[in-house]
Amino acid sequence: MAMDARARHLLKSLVEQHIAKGVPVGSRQLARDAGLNISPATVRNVMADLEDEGYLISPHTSAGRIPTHVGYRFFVDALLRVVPLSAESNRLLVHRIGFRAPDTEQVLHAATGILSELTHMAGFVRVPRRATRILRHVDFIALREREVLAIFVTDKGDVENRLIRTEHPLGAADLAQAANFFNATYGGRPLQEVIHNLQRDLQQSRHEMDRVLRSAMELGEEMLEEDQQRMLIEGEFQWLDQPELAGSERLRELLVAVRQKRDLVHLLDESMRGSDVRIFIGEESGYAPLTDCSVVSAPYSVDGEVVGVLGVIGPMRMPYQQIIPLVDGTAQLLGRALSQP
Amino acid sequence: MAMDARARHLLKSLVEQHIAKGVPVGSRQLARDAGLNISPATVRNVMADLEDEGYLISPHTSAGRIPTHVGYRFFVDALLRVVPLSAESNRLLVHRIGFRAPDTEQVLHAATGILSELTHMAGFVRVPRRATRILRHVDFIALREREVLAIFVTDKGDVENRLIRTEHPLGAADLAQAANFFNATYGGRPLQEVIHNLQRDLQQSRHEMDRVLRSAMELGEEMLEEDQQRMLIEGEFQWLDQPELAGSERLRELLVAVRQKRDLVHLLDESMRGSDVRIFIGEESGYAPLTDCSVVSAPYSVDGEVVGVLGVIGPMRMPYQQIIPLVDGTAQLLGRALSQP
DNA sequence: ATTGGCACTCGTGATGGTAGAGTGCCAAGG
DNA sequence: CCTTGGCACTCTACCATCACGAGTGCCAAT
Repeated sequence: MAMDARARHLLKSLVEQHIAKGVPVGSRQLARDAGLNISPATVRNVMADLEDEGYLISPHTSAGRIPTHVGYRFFVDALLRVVPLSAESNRLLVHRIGFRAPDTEQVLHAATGILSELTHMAGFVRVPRRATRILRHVDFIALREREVLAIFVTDKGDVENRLIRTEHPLGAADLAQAANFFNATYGGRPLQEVIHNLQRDLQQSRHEMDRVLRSAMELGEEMLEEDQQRMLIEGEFQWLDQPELAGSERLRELLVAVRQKRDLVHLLDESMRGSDVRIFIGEESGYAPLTDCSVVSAPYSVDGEVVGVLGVIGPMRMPYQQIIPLVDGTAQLLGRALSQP
Repeated sequence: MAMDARARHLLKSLVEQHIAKGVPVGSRQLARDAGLNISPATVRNVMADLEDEGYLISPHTSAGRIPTHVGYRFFVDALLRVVPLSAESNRLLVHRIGFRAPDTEQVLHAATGILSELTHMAGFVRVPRRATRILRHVDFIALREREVLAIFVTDKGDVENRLIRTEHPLGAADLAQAANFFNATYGGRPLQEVIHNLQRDLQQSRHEMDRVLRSAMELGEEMLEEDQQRMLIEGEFQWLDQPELAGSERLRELLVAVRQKRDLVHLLDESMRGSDVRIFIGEESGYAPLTDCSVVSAPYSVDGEVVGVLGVIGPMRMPYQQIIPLVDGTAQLLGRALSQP
């Protein structure tokens, strides 16, 4: 069952050629380009075995063969030798993502864009999760009669706000006092703890000001929940240029699914568990719209803690040798850019 | 030169049939469906005239005819009778956009989505501009050593923030004082005035705190400039289902152009001048990627003032009769939802 | 001015034929 | 037992051809 060295070599060569050319590979060409002194007939025998074992498939009787998702998987796990990031790409990455973050949102955006540009596929960045963030500052601002704007600031500089409607008008002094209380009691505490304690303390209270506090708590909860969903993605239109996707009727489903994000985010959160590049090939993701696609992702860490994941989505036939180091490098740089100087 | 009643009737009928069926309309069918007692030969004569005058064109010698952008323009201006919004659609609109705004961003998003869903085309909403907003509150928060987070709040509840790096550490007291000064001096003034005055006052100053203020001013400027760019758009993928766009090689360009937004935003700002629904048909927009598309847009007003514009982008062949009232109605509802209760 | 007739044009779809690529299998040879 | 050359077979892509249908433009008759 174990593949012998020659079969592996041929499989590697076949996958590489197919990635490069995009067409099925035949025995004659493979025999020529594999570098072994071997006749096409021999190659045919090997290929027939590889097909039986599920690594290859022929689109039709007399085309060459292309890798299945099993073939790609074996290629990626056992045969692939990643090439180091080209100086050119590296320069570009550093230039675009930089080492310093003027603004988190902008850096995330830049990373998404550069991933898409350099790979000619769709790039994505899961926004950093905030579960472990520290509450830095709270403000309550009387906007209009019976409208209060609550603003939360975390230690990482995230700002989130929410409009709260109250039943009775609240004076600026009341609000300032509430904010002071809030900051004194909860400032410097982790967001999760703040919410937990508030939830406990406000259980039965009915005071108007407590209603404001409770709404503020909901804002805090939303800050934690919201980023369950948030993900930047860019360059889906590149798929239109990729024949294996553009031709498929699935393209539309794929675009819709990616917009929805929900399941995708779930898949990516799984891949945040490790600390390495992860690759989902075709149906491996267990997510129907991605059947014809591969996802290459890498988690990124801020201040030593994994907070998000980024990567690219493209057709199964993608140049993994270059994509992997690129995704890896982008994750490193993004993490560094968002970390403490 | 003026078209006689019969020619107008035939043009109207032809455009309607082409919108409904999507294929070129021939003389036989037009003669039958137009309701006039007229032979195909007569219809051919009229059609030939209309073609000479630029209203129609044949894709090839022996297909029927389809409207040119000039034909659509005439149809829209002179022949079209808009149908009132269906009860069903109206109910849906009210339900989704509602009368009250829990959160501006969410309402804008809902409006974009509903436009796209109901029209099966791409929907867009230009975010409300802030030029006339009043500065309500400013905060400076020391985030880390030599990092200050500046937060601006306007009377409409917009919150914008920016990380400012300083050369020297600034104490919380200094920052509080600066914020107090800022709020006392500029609170309640229009954003534009604040920036203008700051720009004047800080011209030559070199104090560290003034540097913070200057950065804050830049944030204010960004608030005004940024929304020059901001626009929500959703449902571009619907274009894939529209044969006249999906087939075209221009689709990719269109998608990229729409992502870029820059020129599109410029076009839309033009259409904010009036207070009515505006329609750009094909090349009328003067924007190459939109050559095959029409844009139906309507400005929306908050508290009696036009602050933005929304609409849909789709192929020239779209059901204007229904699109126009839908876009109009959405604009009304969105304006109401964002206005003072 | 309108109409029927008619020749003409053009796209579409079906048909068939050919070339090229590639396969599977077999028998011969190391 | 593995490898190889040979060979018949299969399938696609491409092209040419053909008939059909839809539709036009023009003209002569009303």
